[in-house]
Amino acid sequence: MKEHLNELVMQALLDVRRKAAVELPPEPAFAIDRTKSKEHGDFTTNAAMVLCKALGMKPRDLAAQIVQHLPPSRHIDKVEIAGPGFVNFFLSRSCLYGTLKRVFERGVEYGRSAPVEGERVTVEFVSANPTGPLHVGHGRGAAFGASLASVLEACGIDVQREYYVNDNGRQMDILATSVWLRYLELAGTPVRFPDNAYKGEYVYDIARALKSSAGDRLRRTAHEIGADLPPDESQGGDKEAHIDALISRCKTLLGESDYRQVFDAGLNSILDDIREDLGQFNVRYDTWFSERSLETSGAVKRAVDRLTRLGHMYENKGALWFRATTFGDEKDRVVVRENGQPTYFASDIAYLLNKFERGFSRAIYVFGADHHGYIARLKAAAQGLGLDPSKIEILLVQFAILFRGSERVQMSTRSGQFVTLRELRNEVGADACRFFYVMRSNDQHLDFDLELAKSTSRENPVYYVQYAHARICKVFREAIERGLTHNRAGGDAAKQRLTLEPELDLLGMLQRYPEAVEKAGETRAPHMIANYLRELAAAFHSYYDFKGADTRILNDDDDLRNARMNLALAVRQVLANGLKLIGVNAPEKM
RNA sequence: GGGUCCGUAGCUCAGUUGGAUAGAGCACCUGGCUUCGAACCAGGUGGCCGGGGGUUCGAGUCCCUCCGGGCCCGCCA
Repeated sequence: MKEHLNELVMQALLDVRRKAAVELPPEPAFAIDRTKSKEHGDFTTNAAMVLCKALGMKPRDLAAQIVQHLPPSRHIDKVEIAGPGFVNFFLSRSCLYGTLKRVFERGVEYGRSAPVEGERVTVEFVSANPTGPLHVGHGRGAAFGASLASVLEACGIDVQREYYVNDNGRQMDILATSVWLRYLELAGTPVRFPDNAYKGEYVYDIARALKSSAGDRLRRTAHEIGADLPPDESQGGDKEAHIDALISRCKTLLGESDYRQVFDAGLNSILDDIREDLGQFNVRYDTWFSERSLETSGAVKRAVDRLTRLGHMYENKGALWFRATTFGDEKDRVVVRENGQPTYFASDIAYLLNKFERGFSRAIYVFGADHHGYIARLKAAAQGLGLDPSKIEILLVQFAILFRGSERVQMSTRSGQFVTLRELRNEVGADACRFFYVMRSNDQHLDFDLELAKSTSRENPVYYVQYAHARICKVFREAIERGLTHNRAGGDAAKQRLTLEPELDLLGMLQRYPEAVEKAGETRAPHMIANYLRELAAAFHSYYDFKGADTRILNDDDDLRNARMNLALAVRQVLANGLKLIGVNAPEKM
């Protein structure tokens, strides 16, 4: 519709230009927008106000000229000039009724756009280190990333959902060491547990599994392990030095193959857990990308070589630096440490390059707000590699703060006192979680009220939307029970019987759905889908309880009933389609 | 100190990339179930869009500045 109106206005402008013999900017930048208020029709354009200066006319005069030259269209009932020079379009009823047909023809596809040629996007989200279970902060990234990916897909974009698995770093070595120490404890050889190691209960679970698969083969004496280690923090030393020494002791004592077994036991166990957790959260990935593979395949070296070749690397104090400041970052960044170990940033660069080598035209990253420092760094890396930085988008998700009623739930990673995503899901349910996480703009802090999310009351927006869907399903069950038939073709033939204001409002809402999806995709704002669904549900509830006239769907008048059942069915379809985008179920009963 | 996100009704937040009279939910007040599910609906109260300056036909939205808050600023991961 927007495109249609755009064309009409364009035609009118060209006509005006010809008649008045005036110049027109090569690409006149006027907008076609939905109106806020019904008094102003359905769509409006600001063309007259934007272009009046260039044409040397008064805005209202130009508006009149545009209206006069507007080609006729069967979709438009009326055109008005209002305010300072808006041209308002009132759509015809038949245009509204046409929406029903489109919804039925497209079904689950309604709201989805045709494939966009040449746009392949990777959306990377969550990518939490596999050193422990996901917590509620990751939950928001998961809900946002998964919803965004679905919305983009609905916009016709070829989307890959990726989880970057940090299976290669020091943190993972700390996990492996933690697992081994717990294993030894279970095997009857308790060894002092470092301050900096992973203390969670889940480490014991992994150690138990390891013990049943490896038996006593990985046992070593406490003396072998503890000999000549630098003191830990609580022993008056440096915790980092202590744990690093312990890691290398662990590697030496176990040998490469056994160390790898312990390491993989931790990695695989936690990764499986994360996979299951996200799966139950209705979040699925196309690719679980191993960081280690970047190193073993030589991708890291190739990326660094490329930066070196292009003259963006230098050596200082034995380390290799990327000259990020050339590209607007606040400081240069170490890529290879003095000890020869590449930093995580080295892998990040390699992964970035890898994404474009795999043929993606755009890379979207979803990060927690605490990682905002990475934006400049990654964009600088992109430029250094010779990539177009505008093809790298980094979207930040602000923190979620849990409330139980008005009480704030305290969390700190340090003390291990964090609420896991699984606990949250178990308490409030996946649907409510997904909806709550995604109903606010990603760059807005989120107050997540557990009591509200759990409540099955009117205050809870999830149930409000789901209830609209269940209500419609109930009407259709009721129809069967009463022996009332639904004839879709009959309803289609009688669609002009839908003349009540709340019915026309609903049709308007249905017509707007594809626009909402498109807007949400363009602005990377899946919360718009949640808002749209609330509005659609509100329009339906309002219709259902309408007091001004008899609006019962299951009417004795066959034509009217069929028409209204069609309308209800279309609403149900769109509710289901929208909920699907944000990963929330559309229940038939509640 | 530098960077970044934010500040809109008592509370939590929308606001269609600069449009017309700033909206919704909760809370509070009033009303609605013998007919499709009241997990619902209808109506009402409630605002210096943090302050100030600028850009223009037009600013909650863009720019500058100040005030207030969250987060970040390692050869950490």
